[in-house]
Amino acid sequence: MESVFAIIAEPNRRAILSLLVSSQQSVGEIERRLRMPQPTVSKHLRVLREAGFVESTVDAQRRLYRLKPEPLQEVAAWLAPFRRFWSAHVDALERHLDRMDPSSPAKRKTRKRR
Amino acid sequence: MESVFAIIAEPNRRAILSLLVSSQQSVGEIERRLRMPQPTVSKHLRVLREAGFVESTVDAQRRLYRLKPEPLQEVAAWLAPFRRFWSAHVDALERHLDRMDPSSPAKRKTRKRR
DNA sequence: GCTTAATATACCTTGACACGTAGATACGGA
DNA sequence: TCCGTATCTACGTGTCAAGGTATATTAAGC
Repeated sequence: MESVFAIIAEPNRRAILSLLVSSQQSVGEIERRLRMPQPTVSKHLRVLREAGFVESTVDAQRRLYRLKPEPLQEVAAWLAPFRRFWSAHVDALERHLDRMDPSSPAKRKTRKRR
Repeated sequence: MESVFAIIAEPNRRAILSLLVSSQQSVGEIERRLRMPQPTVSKHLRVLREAGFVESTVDAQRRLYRLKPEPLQEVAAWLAPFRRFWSAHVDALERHLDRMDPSSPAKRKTRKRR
């Protein structure tokens, strides 16, 4: 399990990360919210912890897990050169994202230039 | 091979994408630059093409592959909420990135505020 | 048309990893 | 001390994808 990319390739792990972005959670809370068997949660948390995505503190019998920024920063760093590339394709991009997320606010004809 | 994350989990595929970010390349050029067996290149290109990361045009016997922005945009979109999270951790981040890339320019004491 | 170059595909093997089940460990309360 | 809760780990199993080797396809040039 070398790279950060392999880590976030797993859908359940991405779900856990997305859940933790709002605030720290105990294993049981993650288990309930994501409807995932407890051993599955623990195993994924272990992977995430060893890769530096999360850290935990002990609270009685529970462990509270929270995000650490560095590994995802690494992903963002890898992505950076491509951002420059696709700034030439902004329109195609926005159409794509609008399709993904219909709650987009901007009206096409009056949107900001870049 | 469902998600875009699984696609970019493969190191050779990331290498191909990074190579294509500068300009389009033929299969043979990719093969030589990345020192990768030709069937390996073709197979990864196929995966990338079917996932929409690249497209190809025919040039005589060669095929020229170039990047398409949408799938990586999707990765960037997933990453966005975390950016907000770690903006509270900017300093830790910069230390981390400096460790990754020693060619960083800014001097610690005089760097810009955010 | 035949040969060579460029690329794609088929088949096989191997290794990694995700899951489920079961059991182990640790902590707190009656 | 005994029990229940919370979490972790071990083991066995199945799946899937990456790599290697060989072969197929397609186009060019003579």
